[in-house]
Amino acid sequence: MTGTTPPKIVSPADNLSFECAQESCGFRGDECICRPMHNHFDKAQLRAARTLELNEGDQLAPEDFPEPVVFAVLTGVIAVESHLSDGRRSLLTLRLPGEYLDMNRADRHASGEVVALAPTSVKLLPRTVFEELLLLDANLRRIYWRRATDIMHQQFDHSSDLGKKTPTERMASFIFELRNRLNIPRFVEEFALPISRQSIADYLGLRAETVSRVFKGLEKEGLIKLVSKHQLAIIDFKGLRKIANGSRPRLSNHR
Amino acid sequence: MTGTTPPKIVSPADNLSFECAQESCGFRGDECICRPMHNHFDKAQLRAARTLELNEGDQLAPEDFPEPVVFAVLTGVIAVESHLSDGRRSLLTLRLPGEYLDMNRADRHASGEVVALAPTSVKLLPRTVFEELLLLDANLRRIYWRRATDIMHQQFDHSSDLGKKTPTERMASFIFELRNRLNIPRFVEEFALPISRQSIADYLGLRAETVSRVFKGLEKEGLIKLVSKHQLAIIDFKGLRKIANGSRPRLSNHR
DNA sequence: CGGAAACTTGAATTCCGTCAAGCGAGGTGG
DNA sequence: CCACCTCGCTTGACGGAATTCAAGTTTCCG
Repeated sequence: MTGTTPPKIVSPADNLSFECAQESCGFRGDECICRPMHNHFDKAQLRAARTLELNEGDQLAPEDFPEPVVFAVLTGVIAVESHLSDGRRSLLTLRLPGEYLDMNRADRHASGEVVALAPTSVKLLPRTVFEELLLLDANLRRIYWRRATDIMHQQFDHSSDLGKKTPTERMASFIFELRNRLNIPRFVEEFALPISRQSIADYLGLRAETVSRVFKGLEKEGLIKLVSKHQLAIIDFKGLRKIANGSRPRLSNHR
Repeated sequence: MTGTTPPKIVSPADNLSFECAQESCGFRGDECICRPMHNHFDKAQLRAARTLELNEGDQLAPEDFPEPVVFAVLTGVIAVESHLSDGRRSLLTLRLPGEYLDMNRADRHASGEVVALAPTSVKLLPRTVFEELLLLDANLRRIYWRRATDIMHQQFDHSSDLGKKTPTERMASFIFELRNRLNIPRFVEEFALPISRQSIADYLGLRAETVSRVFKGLEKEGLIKLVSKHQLAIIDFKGLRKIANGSRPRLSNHR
């Protein structure tokens, strides 16, 4: 745990606070697992679900989840972080509110630590409970198997960004990715950037300076507007979309 | 289908060729699903599993699998391929013999086509059958859920490669990735590169020329030896491993 | 108000991508 | 069998774009 304060563990009250009323599981709508949990499990198991409040920069140490867990993000942002031997940092994947992260091997620091990129609250659910629940409920199973492949495709897209896109293209791509995953309504063009420039850079394989410059460049072209440092408005959706799809190669000619 | 010849569909014989004898499902050892298939399903379902023979460059069109399928690679290599609007090619993920690829949304060309990078034979299994099998067999379920997260971690590692590693580091990393996934025994230092330079480049986010140069460079340093164009020997495991973990940054000073 | 951290801006450097040419193995047909 | 072609790979030279390094500037806290 590296943050300034240890994460505050909020245990559910005994009266089954895990019940669905406030969507306390972290999942919304069809994906909510509170009701099926309530139907299938006893109090002890329900109580196994904890809430963690994290500050920006807090890392989740293996001690925080000795058994494999599923994280469900309520608010904020978490990421899987890895460091090369000389200190270079990468953010391998992000999870925004309403999304979940399955880290069944975090204890073995297989390929990264879980870290909060902003003030965040997450639900922790023992993986065994999550799996058992999926076995019991065919509908949930369908929904979560579908989500698992969505996550994989998201990861594919990210690889495509990192592999063959220019910094400008990556940033454009990232802006749309954020917008979609934050569920910003179609007609709203302004939204908040929930993470720092440095984190954006580490997620996109760039330097913070480059992120800054690209933002500035996109703004100068009238594609976006930086309302404030962490408030972004998309001005020209079409133009930005084009760039995101690869209309800004390094040099016009290639193969 | 873009290859020279259409893929040859090899239907299993009626006498349940899907039975486990030859590990005909494509999965080995514990992962073999032939026996549980045989126990749980009737002939019609077993027959739903097809084998496809692909030439290098063959793409699997949606017509080839109208329903979601799971590919199991018997021999060769397949990849998920995507193209940016101006033609840049990326290989988002690779699958080597004994591995499987779950493309339940290929019909929607969500994020790429499946393509063979070498002469390949794959088993196709309807996803519904695969899922049903996992529901019926707790042991298999455990094995495959574990594999799914392994695949995700593999993708994470790959993102780390693409995001913050130099070309030399990526190549070193890739050499080990291949070696591991091909199950090359610990004491064997020589093995075959199953894909072309161009494919390596597209997988690692580099140019074919760079791949060539890095190979040459690593060879000059005595870390590897290119026995032939597609036969590689690792000379200095330790040194190469160090590079893979990030000991060769762009410039010594950073941050 | 003060200090630190995050972000921006500027200038220099370098490394990889680009372009172009050369090489070599494999296949084909005469 | 050899000339020829093709395609994948290698090698070289060069330039530009992103990183690096360094110095501001702003923002956000306490």
